[in-house]
Amino acid sequence: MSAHLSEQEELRRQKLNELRNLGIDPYPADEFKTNASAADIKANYERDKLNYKDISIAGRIMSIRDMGKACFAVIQDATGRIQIYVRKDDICQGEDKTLYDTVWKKLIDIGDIVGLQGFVFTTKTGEISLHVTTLKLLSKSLRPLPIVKTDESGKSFDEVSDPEFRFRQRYVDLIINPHVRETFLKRTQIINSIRTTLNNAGLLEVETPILQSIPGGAAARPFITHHNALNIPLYLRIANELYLKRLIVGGFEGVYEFAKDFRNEGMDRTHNPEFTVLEFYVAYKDYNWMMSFTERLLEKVANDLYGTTEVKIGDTIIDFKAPYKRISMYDAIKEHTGIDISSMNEEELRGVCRQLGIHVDNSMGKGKLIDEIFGGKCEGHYVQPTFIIDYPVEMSPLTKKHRRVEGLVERFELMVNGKEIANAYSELNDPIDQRERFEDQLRLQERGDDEAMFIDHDFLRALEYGMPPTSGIGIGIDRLTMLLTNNASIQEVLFFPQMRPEIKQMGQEEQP
RNA sequence: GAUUCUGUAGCUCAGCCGGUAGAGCAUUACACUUUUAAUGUAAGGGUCCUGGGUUCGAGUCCCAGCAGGAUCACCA
Repeated sequence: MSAHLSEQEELRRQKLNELRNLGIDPYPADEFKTNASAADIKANYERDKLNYKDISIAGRIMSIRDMGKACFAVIQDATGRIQIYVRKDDICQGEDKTLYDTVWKKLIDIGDIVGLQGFVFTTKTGEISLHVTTLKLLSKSLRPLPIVKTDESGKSFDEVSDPEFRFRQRYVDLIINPHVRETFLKRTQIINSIRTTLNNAGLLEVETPILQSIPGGAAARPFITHHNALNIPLYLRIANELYLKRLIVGGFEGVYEFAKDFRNEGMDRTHNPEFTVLEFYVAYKDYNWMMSFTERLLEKVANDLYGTTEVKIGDTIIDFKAPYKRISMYDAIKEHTGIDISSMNEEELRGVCRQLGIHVDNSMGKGKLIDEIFGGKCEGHYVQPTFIIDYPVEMSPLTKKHRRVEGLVERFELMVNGKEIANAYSELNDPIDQRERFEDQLRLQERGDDEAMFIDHDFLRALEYGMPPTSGIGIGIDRLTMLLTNNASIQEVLFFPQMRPEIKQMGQEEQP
């Protein structure tokens, strides 16, 4: 087993044995009680010194500065880092100096997790620190932790930046890169903020099936699996839309779900095979109401996160303050191409695409062609939050037809920083219209569009019982988090982004 | 899937025209009882991603593969 351990790993295993020989359990079972945290001490010690005389904290050793008979070290807990001061004569009050000379100085390493008791003080150089009086090893680390050093100005040295290392061993990334931890704390704050808003609005948080026999509610290639007992294929959901609408039929007037969806498609810096979408549906509302609700929702998220509606993303500042600009899709295309496509047929649209240098193929219907023009020529221009409204009916099979304009539906997408982050409708609740739209999808499928929607007969049955007029929306939580944390890659906002498995290396390493 | 870049010590990276592998941090030893990228002295540590090929000789050149990044394609 030792053949492929590094020198440092061997050494730490030896230390493990030496600890046991001294009667010290490197992995003790008993609870270690703490009464403070790094952030708490730093924030409150100065104005409440009396309460920091008998402190117990626990955390991971991040660095050690050995001064001989005294040491400074930095401990990291869930709230941050704090310096500790370990002095030989304080942790070894009697004759026996083993705890300091052997255990602390030789057997404990950077990366080990320790429990500490002591009193808080301020050093000569002004750093609030814990003067340690008792020390207990809580967990021995057997792998050397990559060391990232940071100077006073916050500049870091030898930061571990290799994406493969960081994503495969996210646990290490989280330990050594504080900004990574920060991103994930913000992700949770974003979700909490939204959840609070939705709860306050009286919506009900629900859970709907992830395993579906008909992968509906969106157009995408699904992951397929097999249920043994029922002997049927099942699909991981690509959306939960049709289930949430069934609940509206069932009489709930507002429902939401933070849903993991799965799509068996390409991966890049904005796509991961599993991702999180918030969908919510509110009865008796339309897409105009939904736009107003959405802009207030996002304004509040930005405020909760940063105390302002202005968020810096790359070099630009995006202002989430409501209201947002609204522009119809036809007007958006006219604005950026100079072409009015509002009355064009499929052939004319195909001509426009060729003229604009947009790739087309025969499986594309009218709706798809318009979407290609918008995606290719317009989408990127909408940096500040903008609602693109009134989409062609062909590309929106679950959306109610526009109340005034023939050929359009009541749909909007919210564009921010040139990317779509939300998609919403006045929901189609006419069961006969819905059946015809599904049948149109079937025809697209026959024409070669492998992402056209399947017909869900049970969903149609539900609509036939009657669904109140409803507006619904899907918000991409990963992309929203990317925006609000200024991250360009979806991998930076997912703890464990999908990676090709590292079969060979693990097979060898895990042998012993 | 296409193009392109990258893969060397635990980590970050050098390595020239092909000639027995280098630095900083980390590690080990010694010194130092308020340091903070602590410091000083010394030492150890390598499957140069994998497999072929060319060559007297390959980390370096060629081919294939693996893994990752970027761009594009795909993904309403």
